[in-house]
Amino acid sequence: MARPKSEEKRLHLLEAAAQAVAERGVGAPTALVATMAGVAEGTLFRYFPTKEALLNEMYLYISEQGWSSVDTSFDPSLSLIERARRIWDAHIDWALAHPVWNRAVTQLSVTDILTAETRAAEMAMFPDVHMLELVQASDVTAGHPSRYADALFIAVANTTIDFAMREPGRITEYKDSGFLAIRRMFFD
Amino acid sequence: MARPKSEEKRLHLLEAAAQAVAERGVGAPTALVATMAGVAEGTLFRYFPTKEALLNEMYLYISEQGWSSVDTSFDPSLSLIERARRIWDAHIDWALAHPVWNRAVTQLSVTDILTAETRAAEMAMFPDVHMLELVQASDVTAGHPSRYADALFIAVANTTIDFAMREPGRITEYKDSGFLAIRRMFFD
Amino acid sequence: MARPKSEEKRLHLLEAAAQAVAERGVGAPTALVATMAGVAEGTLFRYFPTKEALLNEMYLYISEQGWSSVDTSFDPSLSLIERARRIWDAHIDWALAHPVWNRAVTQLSVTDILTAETRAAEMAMFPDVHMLELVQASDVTAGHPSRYADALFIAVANTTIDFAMREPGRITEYKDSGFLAIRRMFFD
Amino acid sequence: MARPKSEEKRLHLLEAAAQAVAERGVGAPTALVATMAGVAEGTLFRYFPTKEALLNEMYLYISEQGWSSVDTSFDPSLSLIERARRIWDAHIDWALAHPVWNRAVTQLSVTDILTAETRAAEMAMFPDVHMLELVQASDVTAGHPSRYADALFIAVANTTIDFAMREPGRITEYKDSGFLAIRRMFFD
DNA sequence: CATGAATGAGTATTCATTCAT
DNA sequence: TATGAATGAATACTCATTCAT
Repeated sequence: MARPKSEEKRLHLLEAAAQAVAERGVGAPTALVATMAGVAEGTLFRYFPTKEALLNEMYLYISEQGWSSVDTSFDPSLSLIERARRIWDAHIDWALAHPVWNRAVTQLSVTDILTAETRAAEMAMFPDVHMLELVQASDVTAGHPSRYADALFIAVANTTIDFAMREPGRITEYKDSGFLAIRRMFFD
Repeated sequence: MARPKSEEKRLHLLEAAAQAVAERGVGAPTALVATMAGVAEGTLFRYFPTKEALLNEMYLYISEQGWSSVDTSFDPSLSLIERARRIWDAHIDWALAHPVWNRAVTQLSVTDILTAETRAAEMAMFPDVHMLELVQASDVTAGHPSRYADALFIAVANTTIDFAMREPGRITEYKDSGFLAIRRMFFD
Repeated sequence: MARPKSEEKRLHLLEAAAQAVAERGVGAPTALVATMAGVAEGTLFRYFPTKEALLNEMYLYISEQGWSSVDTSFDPSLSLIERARRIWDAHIDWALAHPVWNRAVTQLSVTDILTAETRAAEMAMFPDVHMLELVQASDVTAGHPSRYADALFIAVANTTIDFAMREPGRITEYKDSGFLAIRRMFFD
Repeated sequence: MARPKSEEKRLHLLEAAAQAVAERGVGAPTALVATMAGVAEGTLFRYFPTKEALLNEMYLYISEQGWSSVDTSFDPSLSLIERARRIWDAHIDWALAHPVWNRAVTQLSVTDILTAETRAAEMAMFPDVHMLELVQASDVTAGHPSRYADALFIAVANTTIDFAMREPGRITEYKDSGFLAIRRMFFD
């Protein structure tokens, strides 16, 4: 069966793509991605049929990484608000620990490169962390699709991350303030 | 830089750039922009030295348009919360009325194309609508730069716009819910 | 060159090459040929050192197939003109029955891929069917190399095949008319 | 109106394309064509949208050149057979004088690159030289489309050209013999 | 011996920018 | 001043061939 296709190279390509997009936007050359991944230009296209496919898979890969850190902090015995805080902390912490990935995801998400399938797959990836169940009583999101609550949560989180990254000495303050905003919106 | 002759052409180019970026992302060709503006390829570069300059100016132009509609609705005799609501409504309405411009701005803002000068100029453009004065008492934004309040406001607004655009029949509901979120965050 | 193991695979590769060239021209990828032959990409190069070698051998293989059907219909007891007609029929029938091979040969023959050796080998392949002996008395080909008569025969045949393929309902008419042309040229 | 697009460059590109295809087949790089034409790589694509378009136009251009030399020798006062001979001579002479163009046309015509429009345009290009009128009485082509007569004529001519090119000292003999074949086929 | 992963030179096409008209 | 022809570096993707398994 000759050499098997290396899962390691696949991951290197995915991570190189994230790095490249973070640094140069979605216009980052595939040649740069390949170089960063330590493989030949042509090799990239044996792992991903097109650049678009690469970027979609990269997006999913990163989302997976990000939300898996949230999942592990999930604990059903906690109160709703405590669970929301856990999710909040995990998300912010992860983003701050991986600024490059955060940036890559931000760049991609405003583009038309992401397919409907990718966006759907992302949603399906973390069913348990949907805000909906946490905030079902909130009149802010009453009557709206559950994704609206998620999106508000993420929007506030991303804004908070943005500011925290620029003032690393005040991360805690931003995290607290941001969550206070969430709490007021949904739980008070 | 001697002013080029036709201010009209300049505006056409700016608007064409917005349209082009909205449709094709920041990679939209300058030739396309020129065509959309009804001028020749080379003419674009008599008005803007580079593509980056064009996009920066376009960003500012659109922001100006957007916030000018807010300015006109500014009325110092109203209560803080009523003024916030006016700003909210004006912003959402403008964005929904100009989806193309909204999209162009969104695309650009995640890019490195926007210079620090542009971002600063944008801030300076609407000093009177800063949320800060409205929410100075809020413990959510206490101790943070005034831009944090602005950014949270805009983040919630953009999320709301996003959903409202996809469900045009429920625009009013989204506007109300979104503002409820703002009100809770900052005023309750 | 040690003979590779499977003669069957070799033939599969040859036929796959013909199919591929017929469908995609001489630029058809070796990977496609391999896939069509049911072997791995690399395997092709264990049977043929280069793509050019493969195409040359393929050309010869097909010519061989084609002319072998003529040989079998060769009957020395017939008159010259009857023998010519047999050859004509066999050639046309074979081409119409194998349009793919016919097309592959046509594509290859205008290319520089075919070596002088290949062209010589093709000639040597069917000494007995040379037109020359049939038409030695013809003043059309008098004084010219025997290949000229062959080439005229084949040119008229290929033209006839071309038209017959496009009008399958009138194959008989084209065969008759084409041979009438041959007969007039050489025998009348 | 700036510089007008140079008709001269267009012709250089067309002729360079013919040369390149003659030398390297239809796979000849567009970069080579541009270099041979003395223009930059990008310039080629301002004159022709794609390589395919270039090759189609080149085919038509060459056909036009070739048949125009035939047209000029057209003289209605001559007998049918004399007119056929004129056409024959003009065609053979032109091909021998322009071996490169002849080769380019041969390469292209077996390919799928030529569109139906191109083939139709070629036909329309020389209505007056159709063999049909010359040979309407011939029982070889009776009942067949007029293109069959043309095709037979061209097939015999090309074969003759082929041999004449390889034996330049015997051009006259080949021309005479070839036309004898034509005459027998159609006129005797 | 067969496989298919890896390679990197090669390909058509795009595009920001310049400059002759 | 406006035009659009000209440019050539850059880009995504292909493919014949090699070689580790």
